[in-house]
Amino acid sequence: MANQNLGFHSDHDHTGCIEQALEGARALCSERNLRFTPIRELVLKTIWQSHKPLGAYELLPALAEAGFNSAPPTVYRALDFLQEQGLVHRIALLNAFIGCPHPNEQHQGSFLICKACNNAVEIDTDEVGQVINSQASKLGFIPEKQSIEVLGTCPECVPDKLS
Amino acid sequence: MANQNLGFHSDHDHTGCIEQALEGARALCSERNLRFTPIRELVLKTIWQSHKPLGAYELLPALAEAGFNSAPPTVYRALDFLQEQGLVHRIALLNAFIGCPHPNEQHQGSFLICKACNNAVEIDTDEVGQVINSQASKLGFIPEKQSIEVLGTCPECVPDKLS
DNA sequence: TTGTTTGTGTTATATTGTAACTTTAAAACC
DNA sequence: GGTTTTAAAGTTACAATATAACACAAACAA
Ligand SMILES: [Zn+2]
Ligand SMILES: [Zn+2]
Ligand SMILES: [Zn+2]
Ligand SMILES: [Zn+2]
Repeated sequence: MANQNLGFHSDHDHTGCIEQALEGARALCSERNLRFTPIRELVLKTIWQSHKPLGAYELLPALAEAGFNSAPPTVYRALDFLQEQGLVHRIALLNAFIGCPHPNEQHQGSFLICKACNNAVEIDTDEVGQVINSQASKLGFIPEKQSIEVLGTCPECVPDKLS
Repeated sequence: MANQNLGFHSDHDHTGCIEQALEGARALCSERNLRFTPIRELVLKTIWQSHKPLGAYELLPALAEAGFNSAPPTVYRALDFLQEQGLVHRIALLNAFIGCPHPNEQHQGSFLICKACNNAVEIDTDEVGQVINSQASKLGFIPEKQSIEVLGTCPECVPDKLS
């Protein structure tokens, strides 16, 4: 489960990247006695292939090509499953889904999202997350799910400055 | 601009609350030489009346009653304006809009959202926001807009525990 | 007052997400 | 193995959210 938190730099063995994610998902489902069905696998694979946040409807063609039913409920069910198992995160600001590089570690998905290239990278916000949660608790609020998303420009898309 | 950050406790003079928000908006627009048109005012007023996150389509009836055109573009235009001026925030997790209690202070809108009563209160996340931003900058990412939203249960909706 | 900008009216449509019911396939049980 | 039960997928229809595009009108600037 190494080499998957590559930030915005896209020069990596992406084929291995995908296969690694799928292998991890297989193991995770097996461990939890869950069915990693062909549709679920195909949806996860398609998400990882793009390596960018993908809208639900962008997943439908892949299902159609593979001969599956490709109506919205099919893909949303698969996405629900994958989200519940922490294999993908939903990015609220984009209405889109992205694969999680470390689904075994308990966490919320926090993202830096580039407006220019539409890439998103997951960042660790455990510390600030805890601060926010304790702040919430002080108000008597019981936090359950946290969403931290930052829109901006990634290093690949920053116009090189003088100097 | 006091007494507006009341957390989840709803026992306050809400009429004054609304009028205060409208008065602030008038002042703000006047200061910035912007037109606080009847439609914009009505949308903001309706949002404050609910005092809960409100979907765009929930604003249409109020426009209709007041004799305005009540097609979606009308309300989305008003919402765009109000958002740009910081008078309302959009809550991505809910696809909903809520009035900002302190539109003059530069900030992002961060929210605690109760799943039970659907209330949302804005919290101050300047400190954690800065931590996140500096973390982003270290990765070469230039942050522009930040979204922090926490789903959970508010104190009014927590079933009283034994003891 | 003439042109320009900004806001609104209007129609149509795009995008995202669910409800509800049927059919199929897998698992559990005997 | 055959039966019951449960979970997943197929299918149809639709709800909810958001935007494109163009016409019109009011406000503003010259
Ligand atoms: Zn993750
Ligand atoms: Zn980029
Ligand atoms: Zn605010
Ligand atoms: Zn509540």
